[in-house]
Amino acid sequence: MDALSLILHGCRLAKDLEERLGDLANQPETLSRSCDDIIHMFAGARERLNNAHPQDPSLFPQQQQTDPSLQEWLNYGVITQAMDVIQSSISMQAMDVSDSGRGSSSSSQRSHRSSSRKHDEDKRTIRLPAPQMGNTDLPPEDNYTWRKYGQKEILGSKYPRAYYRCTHQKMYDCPAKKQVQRLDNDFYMFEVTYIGQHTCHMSSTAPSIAPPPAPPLVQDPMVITQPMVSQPILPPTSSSAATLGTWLSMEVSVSGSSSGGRGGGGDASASSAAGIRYGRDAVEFPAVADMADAMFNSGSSSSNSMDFIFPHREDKWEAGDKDN
DNA sequence: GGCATTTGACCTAA
DNA sequence: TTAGGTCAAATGCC
Repeated sequence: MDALSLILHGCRLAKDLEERLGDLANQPETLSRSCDDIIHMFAGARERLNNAHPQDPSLFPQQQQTDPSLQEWLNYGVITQAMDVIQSSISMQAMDVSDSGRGSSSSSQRSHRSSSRKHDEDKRTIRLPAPQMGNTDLPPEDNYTWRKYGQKEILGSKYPRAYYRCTHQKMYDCPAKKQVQRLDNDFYMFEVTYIGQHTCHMSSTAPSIAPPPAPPLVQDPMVITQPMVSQPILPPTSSSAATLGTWLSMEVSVSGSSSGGRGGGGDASASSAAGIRYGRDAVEFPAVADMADAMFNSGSSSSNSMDFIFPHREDKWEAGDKDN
């Protein structure tokens, strides 16, 4: 069985478990067995993935047939996030990453308006959980300072899309922009689209300590399996599949941080230091945490590729770049 | 006063 | 023609 099949099988088992969670609440042995099965699936998948070349097309077939309900669940889960990152990476590899001069958001040139709708725009879309504490209406921190310049109701979307550009756009002619929109079916998730690259930290007059790069082009399909950020275990408060998917994605970080906090990054100290926690209720949920731990805490010595989502914040504070 | 946000109007790619 | 993206005046906050 290939890695993807194992992952999908594991997802099915997890979904089954989710649906029966209420019934099995008083059956720890059964719960434990189910978790073991799921762990076994993901562990097997991880083993195969670790031994495979990242660009092995067999890992992620273009059209994997799955049942609709599972697919729907996956749409909001870690697998899809991984796919998003991978696809984004692939599409970016196909284009000239250098965007200097292109799509410059020079506000004085009206003829360039809406240029971001062009297909060749340097775009990367990721999904990020809303801050659990503080103002959950704010998009997640990403180490850059943004100025909101617009908000728009989007057809077919429940929530408006907010438009941000780099605070230093004028000062450093930085073309970076981002769009933030809540997911229709998950109020606690943002879809963040980054457009253009930051040039503000490259300017000779820019702050000497540059913030980490914007969510970069991820080359490693395993990126999603790396720890993201430390934070409390965040189980879903509802039984919706989408929520579980979201929560599972958050579990990545939990397991990562709890596994000895080895470096690499991911340390989420940043968010924690900033007094921000992502996700929802901080309730213990050990069984699935174990599962996620088995899924993502491989003990891999690779560096934390998820820094792009929750990068180190030390730089930021040191640079004193936070002016929001 | 300076800066950020809001919001209606405008522009333009699809 | 429509919907997404941006502008810019008004407003609010520090």
